[in-house]
Amino acid sequence: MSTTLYDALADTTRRRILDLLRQGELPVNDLVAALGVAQPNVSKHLRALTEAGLVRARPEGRRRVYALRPEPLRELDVWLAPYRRFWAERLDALEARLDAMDDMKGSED
Amino acid sequence: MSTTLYDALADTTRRRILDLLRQGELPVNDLVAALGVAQPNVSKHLRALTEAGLVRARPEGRRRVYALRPEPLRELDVWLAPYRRFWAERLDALEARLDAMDDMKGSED
DNA sequence: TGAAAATATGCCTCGGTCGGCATATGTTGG
DNA sequence: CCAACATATGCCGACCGAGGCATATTTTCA
Repeated sequence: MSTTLYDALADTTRRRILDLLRQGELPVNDLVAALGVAQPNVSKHLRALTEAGLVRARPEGRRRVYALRPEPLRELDVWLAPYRRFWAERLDALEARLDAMDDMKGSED
Repeated sequence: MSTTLYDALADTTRRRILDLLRQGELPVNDLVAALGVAQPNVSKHLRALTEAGLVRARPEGRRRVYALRPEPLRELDVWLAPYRRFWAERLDALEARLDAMDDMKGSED
């Protein structure tokens, strides 16, 4: 019980669901159609996402409309933040080398 | 075989390893000591991280010194990017409310 | 009220993963 | 070459997660 943020994001289908919900709220059936995944499985993934706090369901008639709840992703952003400078450094080095190659000019390809 | 980025990050111990390697390269034994995890398991996690491209091993005498390879994390950053505006919006709303409360003033805590 | 629509839940199986443990592999120094 | 150190790998048992499938639950509407 209680799926964590990282576990929730480990599954491709769940990430696809989040990507879809970024465009706006969607009822389960629309997600089923868009994903090409069996409805029960979609519901299960939605449960995991709900437990992780990444989506929220709003009953609308006989359907349940799911919406994105991006707040938990801030935790991921916070975790990721210290790493950003690392690949920035590397990119700088790469660009420097590319610039150097550019200076020397030569054959392309 | 072939652990993917998201799978690699789903495990807490592996994220801790990355966090440790952010401070600099470390041989396996130091990781074992810092993590309080059995050596064979650390080696297995290092394998998964290697497959995901998140670390690299450099033999040094009879040890293997592991270093961070942040490049694959850019994929995560790219995935995360479109979500950033969402919680930014929400934060704006929250700040607005907090400002409003601030205006009204009141008891603290 | 009763049928159908929309969704959730329960059960089963399977493949994968984690930890514990023993052991293989490789490296160094004597 | 041998002993020790450092690390990797293999095997095991337990468990968790995912998909397939049937079914329960809730809601609507005629």
